[in-house]
Amino acid sequence: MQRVKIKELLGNTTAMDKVLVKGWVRTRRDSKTFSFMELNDGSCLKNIQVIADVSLDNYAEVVKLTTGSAICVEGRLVASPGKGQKWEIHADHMDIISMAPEDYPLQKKRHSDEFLRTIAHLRPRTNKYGAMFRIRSEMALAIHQFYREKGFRYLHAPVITGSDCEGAGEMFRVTNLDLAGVATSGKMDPSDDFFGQEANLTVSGQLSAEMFALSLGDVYTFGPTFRAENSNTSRHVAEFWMLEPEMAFCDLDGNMDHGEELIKYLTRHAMEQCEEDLSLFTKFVDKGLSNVLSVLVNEPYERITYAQAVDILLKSGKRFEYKVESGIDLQSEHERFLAEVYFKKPVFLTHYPKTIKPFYMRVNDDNETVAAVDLLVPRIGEIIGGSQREERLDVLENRMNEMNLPGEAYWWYLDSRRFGSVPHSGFGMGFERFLMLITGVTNIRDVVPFPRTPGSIDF
RNA sequence: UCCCCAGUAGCUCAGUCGGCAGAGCGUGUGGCUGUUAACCACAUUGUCCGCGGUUCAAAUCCGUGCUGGGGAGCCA
Repeated sequence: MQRVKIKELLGNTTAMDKVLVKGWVRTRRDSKTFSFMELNDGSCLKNIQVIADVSLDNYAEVVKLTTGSAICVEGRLVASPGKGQKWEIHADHMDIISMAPEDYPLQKKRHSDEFLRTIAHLRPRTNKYGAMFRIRSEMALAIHQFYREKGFRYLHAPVITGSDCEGAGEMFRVTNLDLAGVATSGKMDPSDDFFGQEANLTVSGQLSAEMFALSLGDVYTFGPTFRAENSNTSRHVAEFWMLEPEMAFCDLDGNMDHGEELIKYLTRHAMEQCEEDLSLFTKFVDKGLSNVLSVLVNEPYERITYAQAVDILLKSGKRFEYKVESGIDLQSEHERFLAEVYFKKPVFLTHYPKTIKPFYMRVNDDNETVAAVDLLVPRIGEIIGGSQREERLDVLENRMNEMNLPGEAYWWYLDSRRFGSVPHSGFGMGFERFLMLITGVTNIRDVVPFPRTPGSIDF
């Protein structure tokens, strides 16, 4: 007989004479002549109640089943007379696949997120993390679905890169040199290394994506990204996933339109396809989450310039720990004030001073600002960072000179501006930060299966 | 990396002025019950984070290290 998943059984409209389910016991309660157990197989948040009758030949074993044990149940799906569930299974036969000993760390009670992080290999067996990672899976799929519907192509940008100056922060070095030998000799020659030069893990697929946007039109990359920064916050991990769309013939406004459409699409998808899992978060993680989601989907996002933002902050009358000053990058408290307090919804900030932004962003006519765009959202801060790219070769080369970047290393990048250059735009969206946004989870370590942070790479 | 807070039973935490190590939950045993975070009774569990110091005496005070959390910087 074929195993049926619990998600499917719970959605049944009629009783069934014979079903086969397999899963893990979440909890068990004994009655005089039978035992109730909650069975979960990971297919959905809900458990199915299984009733084992004393007449089962292995009933003596069944009543010893502990939380975490794995069983296989053959029985009848019947309407439940008890409160709290529509269906239950009356077991005709029960195989114990494996018993979990009494030191199984997950108890049938609430555990702290901090404790569950220390058992990251077991936490997906809890309601909250099971729901979290089903949502994560569904959102990854939704990204591909969104882009397929829009005619974008999915680009696999390289994870190992030769560029050591992409400007997005500290990189992880990739090498197969004998480091012990290097240490004793005190000499290290990158030309002896695997690639004949320095290599690092990627901090962004953007430059690759630009090349393909200027070929396939609209593309996106979606994959792991690495930052070796020693940042210990609830919003940073060393390995995370980033979505980076890149669009030819697209200006800054088109870029913002796209970002807004993306977030609305993904959020709506989560509300429709992950309703049950999401309900756990609206109930137990963030009581105001329904409202957050509704704003994300229904409200038009605010669009202001950096100068207007500075103006709002200065006129707010609020005392900030860091002084607001034109020409200086906004601090976390400023970003949060704008999105959380002032607008109470996502807000695009554009036209940043060129002095605080990277070389590839398009210089505006004022020659002071660039066509950058950040999307700030309540609680998280920056969730999208992007720009219209500088497509004019001479302007780009001037900028690189100003910033002391070696043109030779970027010969191929500059080639794209030499041969059929067109206006184009793109951005990066932190996938984990998006998951935090729609679930209300406040620590990024809790939306990553096995998080990597400074000093921590267990599992 | 900087600032702040914490570390006591498997988990969550209390522990007063420095004077015998505690509770709830879990787990085990028994009872009860179409139960559902079941309930009732009894039992069980300690490197009080490590190292050093002060003291007749340290979970408690001091120093230091480690780990975790919150915030900041950097960013997605």
